[in-house]
Amino acid sequence: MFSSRWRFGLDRYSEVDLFTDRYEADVETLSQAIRAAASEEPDADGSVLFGHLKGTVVGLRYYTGVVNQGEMVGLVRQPENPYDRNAVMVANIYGNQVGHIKRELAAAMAHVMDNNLAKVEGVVHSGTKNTFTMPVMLSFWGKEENKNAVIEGMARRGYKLNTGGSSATGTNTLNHLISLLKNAFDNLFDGLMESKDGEKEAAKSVGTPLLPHQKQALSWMCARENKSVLPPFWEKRGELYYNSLTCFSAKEIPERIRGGILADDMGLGKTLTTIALILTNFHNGKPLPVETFVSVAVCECVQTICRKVVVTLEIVVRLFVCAGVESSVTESADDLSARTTLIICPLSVISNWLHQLEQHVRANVKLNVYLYYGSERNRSKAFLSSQDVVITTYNVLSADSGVSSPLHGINWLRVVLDEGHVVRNPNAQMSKAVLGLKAQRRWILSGTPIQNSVKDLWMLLAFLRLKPFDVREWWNRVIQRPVTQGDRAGLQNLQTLVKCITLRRTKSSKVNGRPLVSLPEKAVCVEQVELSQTEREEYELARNEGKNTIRKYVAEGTVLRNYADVLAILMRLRQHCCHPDLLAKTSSDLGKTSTPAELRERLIDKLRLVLASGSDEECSVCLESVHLPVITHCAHVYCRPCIAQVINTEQLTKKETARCPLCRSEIKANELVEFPQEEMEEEKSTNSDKWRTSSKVQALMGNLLRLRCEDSSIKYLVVSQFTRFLSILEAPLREHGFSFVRLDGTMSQKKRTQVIQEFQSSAADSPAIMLLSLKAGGVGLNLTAASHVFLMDPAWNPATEEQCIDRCHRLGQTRKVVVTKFIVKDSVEENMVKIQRQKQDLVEKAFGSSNTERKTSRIDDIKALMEL
DNA sequence: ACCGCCGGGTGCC
DNA sequence: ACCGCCGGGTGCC
Repeated sequence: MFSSRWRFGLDRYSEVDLFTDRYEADVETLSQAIRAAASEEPDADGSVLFGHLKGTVVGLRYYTGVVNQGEMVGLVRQPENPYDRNAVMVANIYGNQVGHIKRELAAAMAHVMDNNLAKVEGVVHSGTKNTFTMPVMLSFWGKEENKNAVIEGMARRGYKLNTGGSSATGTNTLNHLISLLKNAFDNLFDGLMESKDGEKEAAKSVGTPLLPHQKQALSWMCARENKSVLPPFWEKRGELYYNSLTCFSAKEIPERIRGGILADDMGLGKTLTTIALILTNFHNGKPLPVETFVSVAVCECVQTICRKVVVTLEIVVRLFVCAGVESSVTESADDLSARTTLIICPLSVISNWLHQLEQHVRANVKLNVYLYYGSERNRSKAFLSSQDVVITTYNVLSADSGVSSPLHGINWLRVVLDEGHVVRNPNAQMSKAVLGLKAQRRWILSGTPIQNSVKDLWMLLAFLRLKPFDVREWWNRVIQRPVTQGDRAGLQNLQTLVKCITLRRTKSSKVNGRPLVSLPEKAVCVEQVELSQTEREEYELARNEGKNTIRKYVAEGTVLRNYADVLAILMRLRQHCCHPDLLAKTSSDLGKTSTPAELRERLIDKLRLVLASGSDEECSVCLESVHLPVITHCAHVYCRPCIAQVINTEQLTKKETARCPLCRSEIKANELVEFPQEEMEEEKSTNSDKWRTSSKVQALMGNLLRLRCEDSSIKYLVVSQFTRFLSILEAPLREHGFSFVRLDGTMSQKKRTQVIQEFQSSAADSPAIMLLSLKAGGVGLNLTAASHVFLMDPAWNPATEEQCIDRCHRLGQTRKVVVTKFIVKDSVEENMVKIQRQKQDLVEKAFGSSNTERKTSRIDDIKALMEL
């Protein structure tokens, strides 16, 4: 009955899934991210410094652009210049032209720039007050292979690049870089909530009382929209405004950024706070004028006579609540004609917005909300800009963007990017569409603003129009390159920058010593599982086999070279701990690598012949009928465990290669060939339709059955890293009448939403159990209907487990949350848990120290896992 | 630009 | 006077 479904699961998930698991569930997400950032972009685009050259900017008196001492300038080719097609224009950070590069030098530079041999950057150190010309320090950056061409090309025209004195970026810097970046990642968003602006009450139209930290956020957001604080790094110096980072100065007050990043952890109420902002902070710090319906006590009789009349008789009362004067700053910059807040979000959270708007806006308040989605959407600009809130998705926005895009034609009061981290590739259509929106105020909501590397931040700053960093060159030069090259000041600047525009609290943050939100209690208990005798035997076999392999690698010093293999061994042991059938596929990988396809084909044929002959083939080691048959290169058939045992003991005792018990040919563990998966499956389904249980399955079922008797209303998350294990679990759940749904990474977004809704439903016939793949869904997943979590197998990274638990232990959870972790006694799982405990240490070690130390600790990890 | 360059004015000392 | 020198006009690319 269930077997067909079960097989489906196997076919579909087996190899690919193991592979993903092997690399992703793996040890060091952070270091991977850092390495990615470092290798992709040593500085922005893989450039190295070729050298410096002192040049001259001429024609200052013709242009208004000014430069301060130490300020960077941009160099732009002007091939269309009528006087000189080699012209190179010099501009300051704000794009105002300062002058030109002197003709002869420009000719040399034009050659380099036009052929993309190098990027040239300029900094002005002196002569900024000159009337006619000023010196500029030029630096040439490009790909290593173009270095000589550039140096020679410039030299031929009489310009000698100064190549000395460039700070060495050797291996030493890499470690420095890694340690700093780790710092950056971990601390960038730390402590961003120090006494911001106190608390603010939401407008009356907000029906839900705000928690203290939400009032704080509201206050901060209102202030960021209303108060004219100077943007980061700006200060007033006499009559001028001066930017201490770029050294730019201006007479005019720099344009403030009205908005920022609300980066609170999920579950702290970013959506509610944003709704409160929309209703509370319209123009001039006053609340959004809304219509409220007051149903007049029309006589019952009238109501019963004609309902329609009632509707028309509702009297519209315009509330005019005058909030206290928000700030003394004049709002002259406010374009009072803008009314609408545009919310852009992933499709999956649209329903959440609608739901929350309904829930938190007072019932008698008429807020005009339009969902701009679907082919029938109303594209009228007049209509859209008369709404209070328009909600759309990133995809609709980018599909729409074009000349006649209504969304791009409207001057929005406010644009909110929900889950703002989803736009981070600046080349993506979606990003361009987002950057093209016109708005007075801009907000990014994101629980995880940095997804992979520092460069993710650029999109966010560009969206906020944080000048001058919205221009890539300045971002790269001032922030990204310094940071990725491990420059302390660069990091400091980045931190300051982020701090100025971000509010972030975590679930564990405290206000006045009190936690932000009080969540129900959470209890975590570990339940030890004992393997059955057969399971134990199989496990020990696999362990010894793996142990020998790894021992060999350790002895050879090739552990890291064979890391994939090592992880595969560990993976198999972990699978053994869960259910024997998880192994079926992987074990056959072993032979694949060491057996040429042709030989393998022949051996499989032979094996098939032997087994199909009907005779009860006997294993010459155990003298019983073969169990888990394998065939050696010399074409003899044994039970896998038996022959593996032989190979192990022979190798150990005689320290030489093992020989076939039948013909004394050399045999190796990795040359044992077994049936390919499909046939194993066929064999299984024809020979035995039996479903096997395992100790861990028993442990889970025991718990579930007991708990169902105690309280049938509890819902459960059953979590495993192995989706095939989830498939295996389906059978006993069905058998015992548990209704369940399943959520894993292979499901479409639509299906996911559906499944989540089904599970979250409080209907009596809604599913009691969700089978959840550990890494499915990612952030934002709300599974508060569940209050008991079963973690079927330990993860390498405890944070992954935490995240998973947090999906139900979060705002909205009303019950005490119980977490049960199943750990197989005396197994690799126990060792994983031990290692998890030291994980924080290990991570520290990994980043703070040299490469070799890092490797050593990883090897130590493996030794500990295998008890070597 | 307190420069260099150009081109017109000028021309014993 | 087909030069030198002086001094005013002038000046990015």
